[in-house]
Amino acid sequence: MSVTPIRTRKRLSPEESRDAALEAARALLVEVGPQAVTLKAVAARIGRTHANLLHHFGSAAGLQQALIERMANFIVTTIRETVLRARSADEQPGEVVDLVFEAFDAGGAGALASWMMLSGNEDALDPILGAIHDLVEELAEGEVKRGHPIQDETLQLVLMALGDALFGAPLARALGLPRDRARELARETLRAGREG
Amino acid sequence: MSVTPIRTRKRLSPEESRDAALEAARALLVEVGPQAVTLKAVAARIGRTHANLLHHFGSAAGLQQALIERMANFIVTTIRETVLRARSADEQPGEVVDLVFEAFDAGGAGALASWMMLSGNEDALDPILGAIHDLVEELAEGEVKRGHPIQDETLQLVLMALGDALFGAPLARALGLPRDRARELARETLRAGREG
DNA sequence: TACTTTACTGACAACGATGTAAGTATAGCT
DNA sequence: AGCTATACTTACATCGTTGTCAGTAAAGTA
Repeated sequence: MSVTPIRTRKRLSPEESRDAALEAARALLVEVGPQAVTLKAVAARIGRTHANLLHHFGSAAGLQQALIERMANFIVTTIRETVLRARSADEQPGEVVDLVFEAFDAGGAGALASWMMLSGNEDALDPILGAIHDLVEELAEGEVKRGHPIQDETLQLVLMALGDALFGAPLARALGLPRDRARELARETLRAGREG
Repeated sequence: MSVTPIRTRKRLSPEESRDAALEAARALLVEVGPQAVTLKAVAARIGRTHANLLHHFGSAAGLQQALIERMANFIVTTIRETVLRARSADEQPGEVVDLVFEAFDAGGAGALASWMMLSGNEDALDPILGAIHDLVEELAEGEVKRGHPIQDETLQLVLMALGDALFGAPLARALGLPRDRARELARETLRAGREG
């Protein structure tokens, strides 16, 4: 039995280390909140010191920037893939609705986006917005005229998905509605917009 | 000419002082962001010291709590009044949509709500949610069956209004849509839901 | 094995935010 | 006028976060 060369590994590769740190930061953001994402807390979560994070990211702002890029990349590619797939298969819009809702909900992308807006660095949203713009342009090309243009659908869908990611749970509870009611309504709205 | 008794006023009444502080805090929250709402910054904005705010609010958390109550009260009463007025006058839902959107947008109520959610003290939302619940219950009483129940309408409307308050501007820009497009779509959706 | 590189740590400094305590001064009241 | 209550301030103490720096040790390489 050959012992794996990596056994009592204490020294990770820069990529591994950065990746672990970003995942810990994301989890903290979602579970506790923005103010919990400190160098110390993130470092503790991966069993390192805060000085180590400064070594890898340069500064606290660097860590935040990297986190933003990581999550923006995730959300954009995920949505893009599914939208294109659903379109080529000529499926119902239902799947797209689910996907967008989940993209903002799971992983805390909605929370991150809100955090960025509230922090005043709206510029950080640019990659996401740019990607949405490009995707929509691409989709608008071969668009069959039916109801609202795709820009309208996108606007409505993204706003509802973001709102739902942030306030969906407590609001639905307060109104006595099931948790996924907003999703169903979004599906209906999209469908109605295409028929009408 | 009688000199007004209050001329070189240096000492305000507790209500005046608290009110000025809360208004400054609200403005800071909207203009800069949550992390800008510090005792020092708020105090500077009204020409006082941070110790003075501690005198009036007890603690930083006390100030935050007072701010939440103030804004919750504002948003709830404003919406309530307009909804009831619109209902009694049997108007189109357009005005209600405008009102809800503005209630969350102007004054930064959307920003505050997000801040609370992200900060993990969701309980602070309870008064708002409770008020919405009560209002909706009240409206559902004499409801004429037409399309979706009022709970559905409320859910959809509030989510869109919140999303719009936070991300409406940059998202509309990215999609090449006018700023108030989301509002128009919300109006349409509400109308369609009642006809269908 | 010796050498170089660099992931990682501990100690310390700097700064900002919250909070305390003691004192000052302004308004209302008698 | 003097008296009392309290809005308000200055000074200080504390704590958490970010950041620097010198040193340690683990990996690859000769």
